[in-house]
Parts: sequence; structure tokens; C-alpha cells
Amino acid sequence: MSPSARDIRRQFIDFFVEKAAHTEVPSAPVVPHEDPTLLFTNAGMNQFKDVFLGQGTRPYTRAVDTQKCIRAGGKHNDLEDVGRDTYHHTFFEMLGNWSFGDYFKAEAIEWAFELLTETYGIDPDRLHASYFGGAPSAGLEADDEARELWLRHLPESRVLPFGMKDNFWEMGDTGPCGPCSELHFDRIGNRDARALVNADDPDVIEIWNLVFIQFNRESADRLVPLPARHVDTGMGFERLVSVLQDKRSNYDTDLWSPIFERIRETCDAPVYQGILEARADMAYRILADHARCLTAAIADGAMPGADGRGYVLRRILRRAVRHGRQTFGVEKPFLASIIPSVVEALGDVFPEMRQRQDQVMTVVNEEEEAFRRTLDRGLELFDEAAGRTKGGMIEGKDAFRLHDTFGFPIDLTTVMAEERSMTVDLEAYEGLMEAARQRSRSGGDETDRVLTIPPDGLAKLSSLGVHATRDEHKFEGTANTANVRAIWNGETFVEHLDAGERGAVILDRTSFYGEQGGQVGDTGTLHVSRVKEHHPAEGGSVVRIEHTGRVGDYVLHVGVGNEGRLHVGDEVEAFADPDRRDSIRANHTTTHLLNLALRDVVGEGCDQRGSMVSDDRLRFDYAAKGALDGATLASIEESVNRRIKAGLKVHTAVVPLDDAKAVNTVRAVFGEQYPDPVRVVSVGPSVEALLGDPNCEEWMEHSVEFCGGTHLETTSEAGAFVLLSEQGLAAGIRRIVGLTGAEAAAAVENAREMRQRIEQVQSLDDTALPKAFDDLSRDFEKLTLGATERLSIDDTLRDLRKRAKSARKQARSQSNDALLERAMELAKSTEGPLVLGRIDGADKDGLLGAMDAIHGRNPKGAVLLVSVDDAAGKVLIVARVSKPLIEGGLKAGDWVKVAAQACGGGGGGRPDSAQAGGKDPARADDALEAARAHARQIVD
RNA sequence: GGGGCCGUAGCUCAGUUGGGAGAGCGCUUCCAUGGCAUGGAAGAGGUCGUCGGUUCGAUCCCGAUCGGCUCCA
Repeated sequence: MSPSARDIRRQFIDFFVEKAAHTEVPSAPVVPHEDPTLLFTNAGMNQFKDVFLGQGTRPYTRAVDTQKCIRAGGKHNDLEDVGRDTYHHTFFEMLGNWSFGDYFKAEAIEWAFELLTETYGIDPDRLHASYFGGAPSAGLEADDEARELWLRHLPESRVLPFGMKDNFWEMGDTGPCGPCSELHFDRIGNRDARALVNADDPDVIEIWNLVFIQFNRESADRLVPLPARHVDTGMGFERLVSVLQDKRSNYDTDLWSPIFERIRETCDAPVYQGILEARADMAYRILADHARCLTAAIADGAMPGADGRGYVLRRILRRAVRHGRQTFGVEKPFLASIIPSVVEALGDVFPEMRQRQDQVMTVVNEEEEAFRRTLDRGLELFDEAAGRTKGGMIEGKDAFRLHDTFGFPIDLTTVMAEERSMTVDLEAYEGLMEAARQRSRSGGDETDRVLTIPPDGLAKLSSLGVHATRDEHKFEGTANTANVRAIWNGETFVEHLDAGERGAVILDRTSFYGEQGGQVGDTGTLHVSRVKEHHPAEGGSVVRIEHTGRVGDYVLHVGVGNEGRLHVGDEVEAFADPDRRDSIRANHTTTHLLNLALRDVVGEGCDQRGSMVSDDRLRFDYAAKGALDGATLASIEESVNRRIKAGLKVHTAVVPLDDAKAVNTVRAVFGEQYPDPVRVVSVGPSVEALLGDPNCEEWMEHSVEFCGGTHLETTSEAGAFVLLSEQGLAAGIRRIVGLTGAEAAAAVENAREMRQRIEQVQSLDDTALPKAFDDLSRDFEKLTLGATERLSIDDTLRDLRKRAKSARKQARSQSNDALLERAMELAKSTEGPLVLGRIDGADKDGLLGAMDAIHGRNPKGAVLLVSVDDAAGKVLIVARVSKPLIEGGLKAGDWVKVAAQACGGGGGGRPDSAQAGGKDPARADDALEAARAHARQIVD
């Protein structure tokens, strides 16, 4: 009887914990925290990257874990391979043991061999070890140390050297690196499988990679030995299980069978046969893999969306839905019902999946519904395109449009075409695709580049001896003296920044707050106080800092040189703009109060999904089912203001994470990884009081959050809070925008003035009302107003709008009556087929109406009317000509043109009906005369 | 981060050399009708997403902006 996946995982962890005092570390979220270079966590080392880069430390030097990984999108993209073979997955677990400057090769190799052969009982004859065979061209020697260690257990014939590609690990172009050593397993056995190692043979597979980090690469040809050497190992869990359960495919293990069973029930599918080429079996594998991936990602807080990792999730979900529909013919949304089987399989190891199961299912369901809607729209276009094919080939531009606008992958279009015995012009499609890619690439903003430093730049920084910026005084923000350590110009590090140049300045210490945790960075100035010795003649310099950001543990002061030249090595006085900092502090503390008010008013479940605190407003995104009504908004606003008025003291303290987590009222953000110790921000009670009695009921009245931002000393400094808007962001997520301080006061004042104006307008009579109402309502749209005020004012305006409308209508019908009357008089007083006249004060519709009235009376003639609008300084001309007269040569278009040209304008239209305008009301009669002359010439 | 498409009546959408805002469904009223999408007549309902520009004139052309969809990196 083979061991279960659960046992295998447990044995791995226990082995390192018990055998060698490793600390068991939970898997990091699959959505990386503060690492923009990474779409998803894709390797076990991600969560320890800062340790390897020498930028961070851990309270332990030996760790063991199973890490949730996603490889989809980005550089490592396995999405298209999933389902086609037995071992590619978008989501998988990576087992690993780690040494941070502790043990090295001997122990790592010894334990790896012992675990596999003794604990797991793998036949040593099936194992091959690979080691780094050296690369003379790169100046690297063979890793004979590893070779010797393996030879203690394995014969020479199964300890094999490989080159850079297979056995030398590098994080980037520069940075930590080192040789690695892998264990390969032969699924068949009793043969000489040497030649099949690293040869992409499905039966001779790599199961464990041991990386020995011993160098730091400073440049393409310079390697320096590291003082602290690390071990980073990774063993693909799914593959290991297949080996230990003696299955040739990862999918044949008990990790997948419960999920397959659920798919069979849900989709009413034929039983899984395990055949690689079978369409149904492929769909099984894709559905199961994608369901696992979606569960992991969404449970860690990712959402399907239009860009970045959200877009990757959307594609994965659609691919799953498509296979369910096309292969199993499922019509209803079905994907969500597979999720519980994933949670059942993995929920014990990754409890967040169990906690968030309902939410994952809701999100998946909504996204599937949305996909169905675009699918329907695209189907119409497809039908249309199919209808006008020539020779049964769908045009490339139609296929492209389906892809680009409706999200139809090309293979879907091809399949649908095949079902109708048609083909797709793939060549033209590819051409358009490439053109689109080109267009997309050619854009781009120069100024953004300077805002961040890529990973190799970072490595360069540390090799230049630039240490992490000391920013412990960022909470006070007082001016400080600092030394310029580096200047980044967006491409490379430079020695100086001239006036007018843009760059990012790195100081040894700063009191600027770098953008972090949803709080914007500070702005300010850097003044040179003492120039570096060897260029004293150049004098001082000032740099205006427009943004402060963070990369790794460095704080970047991004700005433009104002005067002089700033050199690396100069001493500067750094001033952060104090007023702006105050506004940010007010908005940040108020954001915490808002978070608490939401829980008070709406209840649990409205968890924070993000926030943005800047100097002019605050933004808070949270999970919610639907919109909040006016009364709810009002009471949230009131709740925040009550706490502001109460003048509560804001306390901060850095305390052990576990102690802080125990406090009952803490609102932590899901999926966020908090440092230990963590900074606690408490509004009201002191942090000592909280920790002294973490379960005290009273705390629930107060806001306590883990937060690294800047805050007020007492809440009353915020002045007031105005809730500006509440709107939907994405399925299940809503956003509140709010103001504090002066901005809030202005919004309150705006509302007061607006109400006054409404009262004035209400007292107007019907002639003045329409225009006054238009002005009022236009200003209302533009005005910054609190959401509750806006709602209630909008209510008042509704009645007024009705009144204005009917007043306008009545006025128009009255003026139209008058116009018609004058038109009839004109017609009566004119002899012959031509009616020309001037009816001032008519608008376009009125004039056209009058013209029609005359035409109705005189259907065989021609009419041309002129109206003067003195206020606008314009002349309006309309004309209508009957068929017989058109044939006689009188065309309405020409006619009005002649008239318009006589009063400084132009115009045109159809032969039977035309309009024109002029800019000179004084010459309106000239226009009329010109028109009369023109018509007489033709008609008479 | 960059590109493409879309935004017109309560709903689904038409609307080209730039020249008078439409259809179907729904709604209101009246007439007819013993029936599950009943027939007929009349009517209401529109800042053509918003702001700016070009023009005598913009739903239409141009620019910005907001919202929805979508693709690429």
C-alpha cells in the first residue's frame, strides 16, 4: 500500500524538523507581497529572496516548508502545456529545506539522500545525481565537493557532470548564484539510464534540486565568494508523490482523484482513462489543474481582471470553462462547483483555502457568467463573419477582431470554423497580431522609468557598498542631514544630477516617507549643505523631490535638479513638505476610522481590499456584495466624525506579531504578510493596554491595525470627514473615497451654498426657471460634495427638474404657435411659388416647423426663411424646395449657401432641404435679397 | 504600463460625403377581445456618457476625461 500525498508531505517536514532542527515555515501567499517584478510566487525561494540578497534576516537559520507556486504568465509560462502532458501544472507545491549561512553541501546532500532512500524507501539504484561540471569559458571550476559527497552513496556511473544551463543557478544578471546538484529518478529501473538524465525523458525525471549559493556575481566576468553561504532546495511535490505511489503520471495520484471524481459528477463526463491523447482526459487534467490554481490565487486575494495577474487568472478561468463546454458540453456555469473538492484536498495544509472557499466560489461564478456574456456577443460577430466568407475561409481581420475585442482565443475561432467546415486565414491573423504588438510596444512614458530600479540594478547597488536607507525617522518627518550615496537616472547609476535632469537620489538616511502600504511618498527638497571635497568650486545645488518611493530596502527620492549640480558624496539637508505630510497623516488616521466604521455599520465581511492615502484624499476598497444606500453612507460618515470629534489619542508601538494578532479588534488585511515584530497603530487605547487584556470587549469600539504609515497624534486634528463617493470597482469589491481637513470643510461649504442657490431658483417664475435650472444643475455636477449631501440635493433637484422641463416645453409650444402664425401670414401675403421671409427669434426647430407649415400650404413652391439671434450674434437660414422646382434647377443646398455667404457664413444640405448659418446679423436682409435674386434667376 | 472596441429612449440596439434623432420590446390612455407573448389607435419617454476644439451647423470629425469590454507586455 503506497503512502498518501498527505503522509508524504508530512514526512518531509517532520524529517527536517526532527532530524536537523529546522523551523517549519508556512507557505507564503501565492500573490507576492511588495515584489512588483513577480506576477505570482513561482518558487520556494521567493519568500526568502531578501535573505539571499543580504537585505533581510530571519529569526532562524534553518527552515523547511511547502510553498504554493503558480507558473502562468510572465517568464515561466506553463499554461499552454498544462493538460497536454503528465507533469506541467499552473499550480504546484514546492517542498524545500533552507540554510541561511548555516549548513552547506555536506549536510544538504546527506539528508537528501537519507530522506529519499530511508524515509521514503526509494531504491538507490534508481537514483542519479548531477553536479556542476565546470565552465572554463566562464572561469568556473567543477563542483568536485558535491561530486565527492555523492560518491559516498552512488557509483561513479550515476554521478554525472553537467554545464551552466543545467547545474549553475543564477537569480539574475548579477546577484547571488552558485552550482547546483540534482537528483534524478528512473521510473523504469534495472537498466543503464545515464543518457536519459536531463534529456526530457518522461521516465527519467528530476525530483530534487539542491542549490548551493556561494558566489555573488558583480558583473558578467566577476564572481566574488559570499561570506555567508546558503542552501536552497526544491522538490516538486506532485512529482514526488507520483514516484512514491508508483504512477507514471502526476495526475494518477491521490492528489487528483477526488477532484477528477467531482469533475465527473459536475460535468456528467465519461470516467477518466488516463490516456494522454484523449480529448476528454485532457479536459479533466486542465479543469483540475486550473481549479487548483484559481482556488489558490483567489484565496490569497488575487482577483480575475483586465491586467497583470488578474488577467492571467481570467485566461486560466476561461480556458477551463472552454474545455468544460467544448469537451463535456456543459452549458450552465459549473467551475465553482469543482472548488470544494480542491479545498477538501488542500484545505488542511493551506487553511486560507478553507476560510475563503465561499468567496472563491462566488468570484469564480461571477467571472464565468461574465465570460458567457462576452462569448455570446462574440458569437454574433462570428456568425456574421462566417456569413460573408469567400471560399469558406474566415478573414484574418475578423479572427483578429474576435480575439482583440471579444477575447476569443484563436484556437477557439479555429475550432468553431472547423465545426462549419470552414478554415481561418491564420496568416493574415498573425500579421495583424504582430502589428498590434508593435503598436502596443511603441507607447511608453519616459518619466516612469526613473521611479524604480530593476533587480540587477539593486544587486549593483549592494555591490557598490550602498546600504539600505536608514529611515527610522520617517514618522517624524523632521529635516535631517544626509549623505548622497547613489543617483539613478532611469537606466544606470550616475555620479551627478544637473539642473533640469530627472533622477532618483539614494541617501544614507532620510526622514522622507517612501510610498508603501498604500500611503503616497513625500515631496520636498534636498539642499546641498557641504559639497564633496574634490569639486568645491561648483557650489551648492537644490533638487526638488516630486515623489519618494521604495525599492527593496532603499528609499528613492525622485525629482528634478533645480539648480547647480548634485554629486554622489555630497551632504544634503532633506526637507519633506510639512503641510502635505500633515494632510497625509490626517487622511491615513481617518482611513483607519473608516475601516472601523464599516465594520460597525455594515458588519463583518467587509474586509479591506486595498487603500490609497494621499494628501488630497483617501481611498478605501473593501469587499461587499452590493452598493450601500444613502442612510448607510450617512451613518458611516457620522461614525467617523464622532471619533474625530472625540479627540482620541493615536498610539503606535512595535510588538511581537503573535501578541498583536491576539487582540480581538485587530483588522488585518487578508493575504498580507506582516513582519515580526509588527507596528501596531491603535486609536484610543494604548498598545500596552491592548496587549495586557487582548480579549477585553471594550477594544471592539476602537480601531487597531497593523500599519507602517504616518498618523496624527489625536484624531481631532483631522477636523472633519466627508464621504465623497461609493462605487463599484470589480465584482465583489467597492471603493469609498473621502476627504478630511480643509478639503472636507470646502465640501461642506459647497453643499451649504448649493442649498441656498436651490432656494433662490425655486422662487423663480416659469420664464426664468429653465435657464437658471440648467446653470444650477451643471454646477451641481462639477461641485465637490459629500455623497450623502449629493444624494439629498439630487432628490430636491428632481422636482425642480420636472418643473423646469414643463416650463420649457410650454414656452416652446407658445413660441412655436406664434412662429406658425407669422409663417402663415408670410405665406398668405406672398404671390407665386417662392416664399422668402424673415422670422426673428426662432430656434432651429421652430424655424423648421414654420418652414414645413408654409411648405404644407404651398407644396409645389420653395421656401427660404431667415432668423436672427442677436444674443448669439448669428443668422439662421433654412430652405425647402419642391420637386418640380429642383428639376428646374433650384437646389436648396445652393440656395442657402448663396444666402449664407451674403452674411458671412456657409452651409449646405440636400437639394430638397437645407440649412445654413451666418455670423453677421446686420446683414440678414442682404442674405434674404441674395437668396431672392438667386431664385428669381432660375425660376423666372 | 501601452493599444483596440463600445457608450443613443426603461431594456436590446439601428443611425455616413457633418444638415430636421429611429426600430423592436416595455410603459400610459382609449377602443376591440372569454385564454397562455390578443388585435387596433393615440401618446409619453432623449443633456446621443461628460468637457473642450474644428464648423454657419457635431450623435457623426479631432482632443481630453469618466465608465464598460478586450488584447499585448
